[in-house]
Amino acid sequence: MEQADVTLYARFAAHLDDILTALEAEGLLAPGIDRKPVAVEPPRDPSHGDLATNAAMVLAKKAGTNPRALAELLAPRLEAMDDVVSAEIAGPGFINIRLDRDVWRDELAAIVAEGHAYGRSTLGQGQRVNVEYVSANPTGPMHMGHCRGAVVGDALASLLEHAGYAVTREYYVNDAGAQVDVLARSAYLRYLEALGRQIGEIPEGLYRTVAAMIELIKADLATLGVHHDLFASEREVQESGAVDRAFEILAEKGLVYTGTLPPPKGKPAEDWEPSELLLFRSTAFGDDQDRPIRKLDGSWTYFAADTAYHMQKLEKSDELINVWGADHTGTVKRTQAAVQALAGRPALDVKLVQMVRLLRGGELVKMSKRSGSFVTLAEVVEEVGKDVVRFTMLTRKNDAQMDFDFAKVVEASKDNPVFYVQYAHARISSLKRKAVAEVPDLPAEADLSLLDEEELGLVRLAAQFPRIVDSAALAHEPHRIAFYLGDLAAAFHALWNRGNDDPSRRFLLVHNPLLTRARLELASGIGQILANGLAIMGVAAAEEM
RNA sequence: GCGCCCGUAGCUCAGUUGGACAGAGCACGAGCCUUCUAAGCUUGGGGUCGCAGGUUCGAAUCCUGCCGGGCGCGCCA
Repeated sequence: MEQADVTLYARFAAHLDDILTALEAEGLLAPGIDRKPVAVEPPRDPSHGDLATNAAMVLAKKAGTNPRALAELLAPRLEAMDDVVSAEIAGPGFINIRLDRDVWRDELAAIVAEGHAYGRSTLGQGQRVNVEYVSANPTGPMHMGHCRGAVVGDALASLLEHAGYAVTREYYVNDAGAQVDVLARSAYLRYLEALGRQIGEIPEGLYRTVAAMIELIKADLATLGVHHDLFASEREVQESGAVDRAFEILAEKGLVYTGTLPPPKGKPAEDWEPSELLLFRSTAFGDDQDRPIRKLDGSWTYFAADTAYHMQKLEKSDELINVWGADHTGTVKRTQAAVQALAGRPALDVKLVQMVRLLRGGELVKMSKRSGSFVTLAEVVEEVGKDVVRFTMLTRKNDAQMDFDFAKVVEASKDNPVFYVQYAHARISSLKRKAVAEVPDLPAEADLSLLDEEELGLVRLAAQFPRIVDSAALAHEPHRIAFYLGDLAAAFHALWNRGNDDPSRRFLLVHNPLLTRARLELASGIGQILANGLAIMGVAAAEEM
């Protein structure tokens, strides 16, 4: 696996760490202070410089001094570093660092040299993460309700891979239980009829029906570019004896008992009767109620099988992530409780994706399962394209409600981030083609000293990409990539538009091959970041539009 | 009744896990362009970050309590 070099920010953080160690050795700083909160970041306001650190503010209290005094100790040593032009104390104790311009020129060169590896990191250190997503019941083709989870899960998995985790993409097939059999059978037959196909011989039994449904689902997901490594079967989990094993473990920990649950709350329960059940003590981990393991008829509950399934995942992974629909809100705590009980630590994060409302020119598209008038995933992908669906699904936080308007998402305008980002990449691709074709004597090497302050500002934004990837991966929030790409595209377009008023600011200057070459390098670097970010999202980087 | 999520500009939403005067797009105001560097550009106005306390050098961000929305709450999956 290719890995990017240590980022600019990490490099300076390491230098800063050395300085702190030296101060300790010299007796100027109390030893043993936790340095975790120390950060080296780009300042919000670019006029403050290239880098800023909060070290003085964060450490002052424990060092028994005030931020200002500590900053005055640090600043001269930071200023003595290579590449540092100045280190000034500002505000409550920030240290603002200005770097030699060559740092950014070198960073641009690094972006171009590392290519698609730029932005990859070793943050995950090969830790094994299991991402479970989609996991729709195999009762019919994918509809739009499943779409967002599919994209969020897939992009999250890809994001974690870029950040150095070993990722497994998994789909949990709910193929156990009599009801699923009935549902699957009827839904499958109806689907075949709807397609006008000959039904022929009726599929025999649960297994074949479910298998056929899964093939349909895989095909639907493939149109979105979504592929799983593993399809785990609930039926197999139950038949393998994993459920017994899981609850033997939990019983040994004293977390299983026989008891009676209180009546359900919220709505009046006419048919409710108290009964003795085998229960899991999920309240020990923050759930509001203990959860049944066996039904009255002695069979396992869904929760019991799910617990065993998570145990299986834990055997192969260090961390688990489930991407679920918001209608599963109520089951999050019990599942996390089971995982914590089995793993000995909270190892499950659940991302709940909110509903997507389908609109067409502002009008709500009505969907009703009963009338069979739901909009399928395949239909939407066919109408607007895979890239538009994927990008749009990542323009909101997963837990925020979203509108998907067929008219707006295909609009070719600045309001549409999908278009705006792809257009930036296409524009750069077009520029590269034209430069080669139209500018004579284009040098092979770019002289980046020709880039001015404004152009280097764009590099500075591009150089934040590795940080964005890491922070998005840590937060399990792939949408951050989409927002960042929107910002980068906007900055690039703005610079490009300078050429409208001032032709000397254009990227392509037929009579100035040297400057054209330098600006071409800048554009290539931006294009590379856009491509790398889009790759995480699973969206094609358009060469032309 | 309980749990989870949310409340940021007129609208739709970001906000780098506690940082420096709270951001973007739309809409609104004012200029510019009519350009094969095309599907506009530049530039303004606009916010008690739901309310009230608390934690500390510092809070939209963390804690508590309210107000107001959404979702979910049986051995269903």
